[in-house]
Amino acid sequence: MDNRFRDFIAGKGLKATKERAEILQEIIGTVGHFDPDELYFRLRAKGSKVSRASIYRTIPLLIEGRFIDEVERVGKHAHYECVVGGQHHDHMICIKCGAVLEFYSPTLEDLQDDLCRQHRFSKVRHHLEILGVCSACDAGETQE
Amino acid sequence: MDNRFRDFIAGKGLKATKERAEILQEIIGTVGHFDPDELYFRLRAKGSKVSRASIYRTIPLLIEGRFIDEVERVGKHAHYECVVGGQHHDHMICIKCGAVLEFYSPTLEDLQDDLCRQHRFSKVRHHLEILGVCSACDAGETQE
DNA sequence: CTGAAATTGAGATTGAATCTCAAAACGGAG
DNA sequence: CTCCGTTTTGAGATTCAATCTCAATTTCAG
Repeated sequence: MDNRFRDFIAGKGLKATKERAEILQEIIGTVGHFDPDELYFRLRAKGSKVSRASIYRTIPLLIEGRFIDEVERVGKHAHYECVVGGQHHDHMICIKCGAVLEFYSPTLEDLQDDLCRQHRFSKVRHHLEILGVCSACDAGETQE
Repeated sequence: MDNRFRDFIAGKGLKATKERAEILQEIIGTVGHFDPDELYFRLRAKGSKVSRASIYRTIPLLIEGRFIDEVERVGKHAHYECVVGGQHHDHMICIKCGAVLEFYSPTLEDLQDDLCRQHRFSKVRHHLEILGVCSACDAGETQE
């Protein structure tokens, strides 16, 4: 694992620092969800000298390298949309240009209802955001 | 629409104020997404005297009444989880007790891939959070 | 080793969201 | 309509996660 991390870091032309290793190590030893501050206190309690800044700086790296997943936060702050006179839909958001594609799939809705039934969970609402690259940016990409 | 709003407000034993009406009116006239601050400036520009506090206080009401949907923000701040040595999964989150149920559905994943293909969108990752009431809280509910 | 470049920590800063509380608005009773 | 208890509001203060700043430190290619 540490190897995969070192490869990833090296592959990006970055440096393998003690702090980055400590942070990843602590995360690997974490069962379940965590937030950056928790992580900070956990590390400090173990005698590490890492700063919050390093944790906040390392997290995006670990996401990019597929070591961790974001569970909750999607955007920077809250966004809403009017529902009146419109149909429910989900979103595809381009990570290059920020474009938002709205889509609706009855099959997807039904499937979610099924899954909730299986887990005896009363669905109230849901949020599905698919992040990726839109066709326009994808086209631009290959030309560079 | 205004009627539905007045009914909703009255049904909750709250008061139908000018501010609440202005906020909803502006939202209904809004195409696409918005954030609370945008809304604030839009209203002030039109001569309204609403404060940010009222907007932030009204938004949860409008969500509850199904007038608007939250598009981005899910929780209060960022949460993550380790992906190494684990399988991708999505979450059902109980709005009563905060319990997090993890689930995985290959069918759901495939369906998302299909939808992305249809929209010529290169999926990188996704977030699906189903909010509702877990079986434990649902059981407790009926006893009260 | 050496030195250029990247990274770090402490503390300052930002900014969305929330809180405080006196003043104003709402709405049921008369 | 008026009165009056209750709710709601606005301005500004506050909170706190997240980001930024910058001098000191660390990494690593040569």
